Amino acid sequence: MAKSQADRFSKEHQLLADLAKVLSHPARIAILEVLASRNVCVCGEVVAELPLSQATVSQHLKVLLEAGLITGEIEGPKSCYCVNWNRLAEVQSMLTKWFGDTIQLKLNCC
Amino acid sequence: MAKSQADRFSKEHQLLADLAKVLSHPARIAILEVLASRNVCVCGEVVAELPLSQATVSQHLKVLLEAGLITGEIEGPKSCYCVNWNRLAEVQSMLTKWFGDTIQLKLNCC
DNA sequence: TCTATTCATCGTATATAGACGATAAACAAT
DNA sequence: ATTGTTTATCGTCTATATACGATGAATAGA
Repeated sequence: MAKSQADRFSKEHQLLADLAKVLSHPARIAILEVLASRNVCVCGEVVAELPLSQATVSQHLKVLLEAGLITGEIEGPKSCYCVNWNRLAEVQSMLTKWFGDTIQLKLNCC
Repeated sequence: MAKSQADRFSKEHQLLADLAKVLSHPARIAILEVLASRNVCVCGEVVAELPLSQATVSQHLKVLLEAGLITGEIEGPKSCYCVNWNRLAEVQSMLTKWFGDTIQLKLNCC
């Protein structure tokens, strides 16, 4: 998408699409589940669970970080990542609201 | 992604990611809303509402079709598209379930 | 200080997505 | 039949996403 196309759509539509995009890769779904199921959140453990290289996992972690879905504390050699539960609930709420609002528009169409 | 990477992840993770990917573009969010808010569903009206060419809108419609989120009846020159309400509810349910299951794993992490 | 470990980032290569003009296909209406 | 309208698809170009080896940065421990 070119720069001039960045504001073709409403902020709300763009926001929703961006959220969906974060979840649009199985690796990121898997990473969220791994982090959610452990109280230890060291990066290396995530890498060990995934069929991807360390560099690739790190990239996916960055995407999740930038979306606020996880928090990360880079403590020297070891990085500790953790699910941002509040944000995750917020995203769930936004998606649920959109579905609810849209389905509510239901008319006898077609 | 190469072909050999198609089955790197579980079917469930892939399924969720695929669903999210369908919603990961503002045009498709907008199209769903347009279709949901009208009981007339002619393709041309969708094109008129979006800042995209007819060809591009048609591509997005195809993605939504393949995901089952809309139904389309190509009736000669005019195509009638319509939100597949059951499928939309199903997708909402799947996403909600994943969030619920994941959040339920919440531990005192980090 | 030196080494080993861990992880982010860079560089790069490939794949997919997105956009659109042009064209084809399918009719409706004359 | 011919014309006009509507929409799907093709071809192509560009942008973004994904993947990974290599490197650099940061630190713990010898």
